[in-house]
Formats: sequence, structure tokens, C-alpha cells
Amino acid sequence: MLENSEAETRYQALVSKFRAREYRITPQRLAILRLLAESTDHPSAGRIYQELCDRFPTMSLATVYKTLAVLKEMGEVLELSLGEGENRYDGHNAVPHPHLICTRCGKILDSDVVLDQDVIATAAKASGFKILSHRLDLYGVCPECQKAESGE
Amino acid sequence: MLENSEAETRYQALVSKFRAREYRITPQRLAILRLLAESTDHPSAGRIYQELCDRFPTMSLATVYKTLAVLKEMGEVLELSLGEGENRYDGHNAVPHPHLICTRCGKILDSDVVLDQDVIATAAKASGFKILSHRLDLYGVCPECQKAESGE
DNA sequence: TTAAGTGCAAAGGTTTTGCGAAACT
DNA sequence: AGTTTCGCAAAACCTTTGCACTTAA
Repeated sequence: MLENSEAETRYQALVSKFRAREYRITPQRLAILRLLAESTDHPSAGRIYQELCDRFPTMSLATVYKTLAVLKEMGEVLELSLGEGENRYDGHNAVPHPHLICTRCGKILDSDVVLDQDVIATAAKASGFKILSHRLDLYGVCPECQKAESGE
Repeated sequence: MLENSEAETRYQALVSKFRAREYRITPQRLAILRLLAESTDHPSAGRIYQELCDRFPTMSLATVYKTLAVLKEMGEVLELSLGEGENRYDGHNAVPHPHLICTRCGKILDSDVVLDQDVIATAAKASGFKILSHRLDLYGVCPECQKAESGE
């Protein structure tokens, strides 16, 4: 695999943040951080576990969840609770951004559209809430599933 | 309680839709529909169950979940999976609209800000997705919890 | 060396399901 | 009367936790 410098940078940043907080750098954690940095498909805890099992025969699901909990607490991973099946995780980019979710195949893509800050400011003013974060999910059918459907 | 015509209208609409689909009209379902039509606080299944237990000593949580499943399938209730604790349900207004979620007390308010359709159209065009629905959650601290915090 | 992390298995909480009894149409 | 629905209990499912063992610092 050629170097993916974006993923590499993200990986190094995550490792640095672990070090800065004096969390211990274990092989398991490094593997999870690397996978999260490289993934753009928003894997679930189970998926992360599966992928790492080959390389780490002793990897456990508990360790995956515990590491994800640390990352959540650090604000370095977005947890997407979809209401069906497992939660999905975005550690590639922890800054809130919209997600495109295919209701047929479960695929999740990042969207680069920008949510108008006016929307948030207006809502904050009208409600008195101090808004700290947000989440925008767009549900629909991905191009592949559209093709599969029309072909049937 | 004075008549709340908005809630009453919504209740009648839900009952009509059950009839139209030839789903049976049972006292349990009527009670759940009424509660959903009247609620603006996005109750969980457990909450709905509790509230109705007094009036229906034999009400069961399974029936609440089964009725919610029917409503979901009909597209008459929004299910909000928050990732912690129970899912919350909005049957008062099933048209997608933003929610303000207090991360301190769990309160959920409807927001009447409108999500710019351009955002959705742009995301659809860029990704090739056929977008059918969306969800915008704004997380923050509600006025009451802000007050409680500053008072401490 | 020692405090933190791992990994197994068990517990926890929410939601779904199977099935006999009840009840809507 | 014939299905659908109810409601109990059990199962399913995802996630968290307790604890003895291991390991990073």
C-alpha cells in the first residue's frame, strides 16, 4: 500500500494525544488508532475487532470498546448511534460533519457540505440553549443500491 | 384539561391511518396514540409504558414497542436513537425537524429552524445519493441546566 | 516496580420474539 | 368465527464491568 499521508498524519496525531494524556501506548491501542485513522467507512466496534483479530489473535472486543471509550472522552472519535445494529465510529475526522447513510446497505459516507452556522445560531437564540455540538444525518439510497434496485 | 385541538387533530389523524390500513383499534393502541399525539417531550418506550400503566393496569412494554414498530413502519413516528439509554419517540410531528438535546438533563425540544434545502440538494448531487429523510440534532445545555450550573 | 491495560466471562440494559390467551372486526 | 393483538417471559443484542493476569513506563 502506498503511503496515505492524510491517514498517517491522523494516526500520528492520535498517538501524540495519547502520549500527552499519559495513556499507555499498547500494541492493541496502536492497531485500533491506525485502523480508525485509515478508515473512511465508519466501522462498528465489531468490525474493528474482526479486522484486527487476524493480526492480533488475542485482541478482544472489550479492548476495542474500552479504547473507543477513551477516544470518545478525548473527543477524538464521533460515535454514530443509528438505532439499528451496532454504533459506528468516525475516528478519521472527529469534527462534526454531515453523514450520508444508505438505508439499504448501511454504508456511511462523509459529506463535505457545510451546515449553515445561521441555522445553529438561530436555534440557539430561539431556545436559549448553549449549543456545543451537532449532528446531521442524511438518509437515502446510495448510487450502488439505486442501480441494484433499477436492475431488478 | 382544556381541549388541545392540535393534539386532538393529530390523534384523530393517527386513528384514521390505523383504520385505513385495517390495523385493529384496541384500547391499548388508542392510549398510546393519544399519548404520542399529546406529548411534546419525546418520551421513551419505558416512559410511555409508565404513564399508561396507571390507566391500563395490564399494559405491557411489549405492546408499547410493538405499537411503536407499527408507527415507524407507517412513517408516523420519528425514532431518536441517542446512543445512551432508551430511544425517544416523536409522534407529535413525524415530519423531520431539528431537535435540541440537553446533554445534562436529557431534555429534548423541537426546534422550528428550517434546514436549508440547498444543503440537502448539494449533498445529494455531490454524492449521487437519493436522499429521503434527514435528522439534525443540536446538542447543548438547556437554559434550566445553565442556570443550575451557574448557581452552583 | 507498579499502576494501567488486557481479555475473558459475566452482568446490564434495551428491544425483540414466541406463544397461549384475549379481543377486535 | 377467524385473525389480529395482547402480555408475559424468554431470548437476542450491544455494550459495559469485574477481576486476575500481563505489560508499558
